[in-house]
Formats: sequence, structure tokens, C-alpha cells
Amino acid sequence: MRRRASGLIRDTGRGHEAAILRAALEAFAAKGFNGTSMREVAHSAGTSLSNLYNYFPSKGHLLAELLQRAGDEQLSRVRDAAAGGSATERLDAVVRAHIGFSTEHQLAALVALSEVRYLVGEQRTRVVRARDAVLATVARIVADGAASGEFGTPHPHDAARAIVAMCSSVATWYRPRGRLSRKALAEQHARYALALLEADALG
Amino acid sequence: MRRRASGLIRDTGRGHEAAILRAALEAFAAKGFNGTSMREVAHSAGTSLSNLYNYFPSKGHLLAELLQRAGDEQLSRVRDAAAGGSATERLDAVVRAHIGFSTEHQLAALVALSEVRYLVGEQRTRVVRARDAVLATVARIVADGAASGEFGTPHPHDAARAIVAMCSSVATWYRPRGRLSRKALAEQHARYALALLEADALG
Amino acid sequence: MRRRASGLIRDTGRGHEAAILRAALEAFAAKGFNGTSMREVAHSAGTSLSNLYNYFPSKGHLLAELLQRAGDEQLSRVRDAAAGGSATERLDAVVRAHIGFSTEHQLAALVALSEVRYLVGEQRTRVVRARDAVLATVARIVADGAASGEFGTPHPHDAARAIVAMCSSVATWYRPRGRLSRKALAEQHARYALALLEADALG
Amino acid sequence: MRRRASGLIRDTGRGHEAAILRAALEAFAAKGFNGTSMREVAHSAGTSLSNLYNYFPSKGHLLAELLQRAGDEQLSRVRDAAAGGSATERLDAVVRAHIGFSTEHQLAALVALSEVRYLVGEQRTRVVRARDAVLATVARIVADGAASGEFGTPHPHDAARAIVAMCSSVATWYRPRGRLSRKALAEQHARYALALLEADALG
DNA sequence: TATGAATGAGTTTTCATTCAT
DNA sequence: GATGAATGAAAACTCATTCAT
Repeated sequence: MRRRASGLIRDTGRGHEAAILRAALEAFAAKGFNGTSMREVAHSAGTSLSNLYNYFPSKGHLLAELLQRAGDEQLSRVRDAAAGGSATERLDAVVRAHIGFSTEHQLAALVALSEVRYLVGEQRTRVVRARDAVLATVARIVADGAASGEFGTPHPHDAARAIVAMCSSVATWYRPRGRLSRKALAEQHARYALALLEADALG
Repeated sequence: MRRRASGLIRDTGRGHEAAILRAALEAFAAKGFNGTSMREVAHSAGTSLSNLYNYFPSKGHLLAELLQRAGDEQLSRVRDAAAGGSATERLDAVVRAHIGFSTEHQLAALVALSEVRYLVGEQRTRVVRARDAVLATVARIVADGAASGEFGTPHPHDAARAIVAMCSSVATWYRPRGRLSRKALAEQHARYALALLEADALG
Repeated sequence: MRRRASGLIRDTGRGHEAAILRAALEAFAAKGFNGTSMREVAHSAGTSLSNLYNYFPSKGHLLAELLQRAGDEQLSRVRDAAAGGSATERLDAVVRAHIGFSTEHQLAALVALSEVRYLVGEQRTRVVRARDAVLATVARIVADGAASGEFGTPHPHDAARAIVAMCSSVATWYRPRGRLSRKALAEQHARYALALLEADALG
Repeated sequence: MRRRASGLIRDTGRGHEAAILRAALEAFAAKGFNGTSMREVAHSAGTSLSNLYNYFPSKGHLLAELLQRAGDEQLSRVRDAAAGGSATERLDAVVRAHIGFSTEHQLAALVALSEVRYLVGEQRTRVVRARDAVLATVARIVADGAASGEFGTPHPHDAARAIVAMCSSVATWYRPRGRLSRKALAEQHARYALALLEADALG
């Protein structure tokens, strides 16, 4: 029984691969990396424990695969959004992209936030690099806006960190059937971010 | 050799209690609740594995004790800060209190943020209640300020959530010997928060 | 790329058979029967795991095939050498044949020595029989020489065992590029054997 | 139920330690290191699987402990025997000591012979060093005897290797209730060794 | 002949916890 | 309060083998 392609985890036609990734994502989100057993993942994926290892050489690799996909997708969205226009426009777009990712791929965003620490070596480096690149992208926009006078904030770099934290945290409480639509949420946070930066646009 | 009392974990004179709590806090922060074994805690605390159970009936109780202390302390600080003055003054004080806690008790703040999920039942309820009370305190101030016209933000409740998230996230990156002093950090975030709320005071 | 026919493992033109036997021989020699997985063998043989089972019905059969070939070859060489002449001449020839086998087919000799124990039933019986036949061949020569007065040793049967052990052990340390050539090694051990038997010829 | 102290494995009074070592020794001898499971060892030792790990941190350490004890004991016996007298006397004594060890501690001798390969790193180095020291001790005596004219063999160093191999192999077939007593076996092999060396004494 | 996917039983090792002292 | 020994359950991972194609 195939579930709808989620964008991050597409059905590759390769046996249980997608089912395993989906099961792992849900389990890691619900019970944490160390709180999840490979048995549970296998069970949820509808396959046997040992078959997991035909797809991923270790539990860590399974986490890494998820976090890399999440990190890459998030970075790609943010970078696209950071492409053109004034600092104000770009920041608005980036925040919307971030919130968009955090709500569309809420589980992945959640797991990326809380389970990176369990990656090691090269895998960790790669995921952390993507995360840092997101921050750097926001920081650059903030710096540009501060330089151009669009933003009045006296501490551009730290402000970028605050904005990213604010956006990321949405994944921890967002509920699809909540009071606010994804779009409303994105708009709201774009406004928070610009206000935080003391942007002219809100004057 | 006793380490300096940390405020949260005071030496009670009751044998290894403080050492155990400290060891657990550090381990949980470094490797997560499920990534930490009681053996490691015992070893770091300088006592035997079985002796742990003379102080705490289970690993879960050990976590609960830490999180309750952290939650209580944080709530108490925030409530104290929320006591008097205009909404602007109270918000400023609350943000400073929050940042103060997150930097003074960084490990506890970190563990409170990421390991609450492993509490169950009554213990979880109690800790979550403290966390919610912090949010409610901020939300009330924001609502007051919005009502009085001090804050221009059109979404007071969500803004409170954004502010708390922003403050909490400081614990994830703060380094005692970093560029900014704890006080500077607090000031900076107070400004971010007021700006986010579109406060008159920054006009 | 085919490796040179080794005598024991000839290329039969039957797909991967020779490659599998060679890979198994090397792996068993390096890591032992129980330390070697079928996966490793398949990988080294350049084929798939499941294809192994098209050639050998089980891991045990793979070992049996190797050990039978080794045992048969060794026995055949020893028997040929034991054919004619005086006891002294036959013993000299047999020791040279043994050392010849142990150095030419070092891996096979090594595996035959240390992994027979993992054979079971009929397969084990057959290999052990070949091994015993080698000993019996040597023992017969020694007995003949003792009877004829060529050898002065007072314990002919046990002496045969000592000689075979001495020859077999060469496989455990021989290195093709070592100090002694294969021929020199054979000569040396022939002399050890005759001396051990207190042969007239050395008087 | 305590079994008689074996010399190598003495009862230390520390719980199941001796029982575990004995069980492991027997199992490794019977089924090989990789053919033995920790479960079997635990079962034979009369304790639980997990309790094994309170005594030995890994299966490899268990093997190492056995092989180190065996290697140390063997080396110590051989060195004691190599102490005084003519080369002929010392060689005679050393061979008797070697056979003595191989028959008294047959299982340990057997396991030392066939399972060293599964040791790694420092542990392997140490055991191999003991084994090499035994060979070196014999080689020195042979060299002395060759120099003094007591032994006529033209290849002293390799002869030492042959003698050690011959003695070690006794452990592979010796049976306590066999035709020859331990003493007779030792005498016999001493004679083989001296004959092999073309010793004057046998002239 | 050849393969990729799959599996059940088994491996070593770790864990939180208990108990006798 | 403190300990060393012990345990049952479960963890991650491996294995020889099978099956559909």
C-alpha cells in the first residue's frame, strides 16, 4: 500500500526503501533516535528487521539519509527564495520558504532539529553544513539590509540567528488543522522577522 | 572534591545526591536521555551503579528531578520578572530573565528543551505545565501591551510563542567565552522581542 | 581476468566455479571457516551471493570441495612418491612430496590442517581418511625401514606421526620469497626426517 | 560445584570467573573461537549470558586471557628447562617441558595453536611474542650445540622450528588414556629431537 | 546461470534494575 | 548509604539460505 509521495521520500520502485524511510522518520520524530529500535522501524515499514540492512548499513545511516534529504531540501528552498529583490523582499521570501518547509515537512524539520546530534563524522559535517548555510543565507540578507538602511537592527548577525530559531521552532508545535493556515503562518512570521529587524517597511 | 553549588543542584550533604544529579545533567545534555546509561552516570558521579538506586528509583525519576528543578527555577525567575510596571518594562524584564536562565543554567535549559519528551505521566504533566506557564506569562504581557497600545503586533499570542522560542534557542549555541556577555545577550534579545512586537518604545 | 590454473582449482569453463573456490580458499585461510561469510566469498569471487548456491549447495559443501581436492592431491603425491626403492629412498621422496605440496598449495594445506574440524558426516570421514592414508603411508615406510635395519628408531609408528607433523607445519610459516627455495626446504626436511629415524644413510 | 584447580585456571573466589574461563577453553577447543557462542560459554559456566560481560569485556578478551595464561605458562616452563647444562641436556629438558605442557594443558595448548589468529592488536602481539620466545629458546640451544659440535645438523635454526612443531602437534592427538604415558611420550620426543639434530649422544 | 530482495534464527553486546551483603 | 554480582529483556547487526524473476 503506497502512500502519497512526500517530496522528500519518493517511491523509487526499489522494494521497501521509501516505506523504511517513512517509518524511520515517524519513529524518530515520535520517540527520538535512541528511543527507536530498528525492529520498530521494520515493523512499521512492513518488512523484516534484517531486510532493513539491505537498504541502510546501519541505524545511523538511516538517520543520515533522512537528515541529508531534509537539509538539502530546506537549503534549496531557502536559497531559491533568497535569489532576487531588495533585502526586505528577500527576507520576506526566505522566512516564508522556511515556514513552508517546516510545515510541509514537519516531521523532517523536527527530526533535523533534535536528532542531528546523533550523527557522527562526515555525515554530521554535511548536515551541519547545510544548516549553517541556511543561517548564512539569512545573515547575508540581514547584513545587506542593515547596510542599505532597510533594517535598523544594531546586531545583524545575531538577529539572523534569532529569526532562524523562531522559524524552526514552528515545527515543534504546528498542527495541520490548527487555527492558522500554512500561508497565514508564513505571513505572520515574515512580519515578525521584519519587525524584529526594525525594517522600514513596517514603519 | 565538591564542585561549586550551581543553584539548581545544591549540595545537600546527602551523600552522592548532588554528584549524581550533576553527572546525569551533563550526560543527558551531551548524549541525550536514551543515549546515556546509568553506568555512565554512576561512573561520572564517582559512585557505584547500584548506589544510584538509593537516591532515585529509576532513570526516569532522575530525569524528572532535573527537569522539575529546571522548570521550577525558570518559571520562578520569569514570574518574578513579570511582576510590575508597564507591559514594555515587564516584557523587557521577562526576556532578560529567560536569557539569564538559559545562559546561567545552560545544560539544564538544553535538557529541558530536548528531553521533556521522555518524561511520562504525572512527571511529564508537571514539567509541561511549568513550561506552559512561562509561555502564558509572556502571552499575558503581550496581550496587555497590545490592549494598551504599547505593542502594535497584530497577533499577540503567536508573537509570545515566537519570543519564547527565540529565547530558549539561545541555550543551543551560547558559549560562556563567546563574543557577547550574558548581559549583552539579554539586552539584545530584549530589543529583538520588543521590536518583534512593534513596540512604541522603539519607534 | 583469469588467474593461472593452480592445479587444485582449474578453470572448468563453468562460469564462476573456479573463482568461487579460489575466493573461498583465500578467505578460509585468512579468517577461518566460521569467520568467513558467504557474502565475502561472493564478493571476492566477483559474483552475487545467491549465485554461490548455483554451484555449491551450502557453505559446508564449499569447504568440503576444497578439502577433498587438497586431501586427494596430497595423498596422490605422497603415494606416488612412496612407490619404489629402499625405505630410505621412499621416505626421502615422500617427505619431498609432502613439502612440495605444502609449499605449492600452501593455502590449501593450511586450510586442510585447521578447518577439517568443521566438516561433518561423510564429508569429514572422507577427508580424514585421506589424511590418515598419508600417515599410514609414511608409517609403512618407517616400519619397513625399521624391519630392514635401515632405521634405528625404536618407535616407528610415532616417529611417522612426528615426521608428518613436522612437514605439515611448514605450511604455517612458509613464505614464497623466503630465505629457502622450495627445493632446499624439501631437502632439508628430508634430512631431518631421516635423522629423526636414526637412518644408516646419515651415519 | 567447583572443579579441581587446573594450574592455568585457578579459583580466585571471584564469582564465576574460573568457571567461565574453563567453559570457554573447552568450547574454543571443541568448536573453535568463531564456532563458539557466548551463550554456550555462559551456559556451560552455569551463569547468565550477560554476566559474562561482568568478567570479560568481550569474547576476544576472553580468548586473550586464555591464550596469555597458556603462553606465559608454556614459556615459563620452557625457560626453566633451558637453564643449565650442556646443549644436549638442555634440549632434552626443553622438549620434555614442552611435551609436559602440551599434555598437561592439552586444551590450552590446542587452543593456543589454532586460535591465536583471532586475537588482534596488542593482545595478539603479546601472545605471539611468547610463542616466538619459545622458538628462540630452542633455537639458541640448537645453535649452541651446533657450535660446540654436539649437534651435527647443518641447519640449526630451521631444525629448531621443526622440533617445536613436532612437540606442539602432540596436543592434537594425545589422549590421556592412550598407549603411552606422558613421561614415555616426553622421552620419546626428546630422542626424536636429538636424533633430528644428529646429536653425538645418540651416536 | 545469474540476480536483488527477503527472511528467521542467531550473533555479540548493552541496558535498567535487583539482591544479598 | 554503599557495593559487586547477577539477571532478563532487548538492542544493533550478521548470517546462511531461499525465492521470484
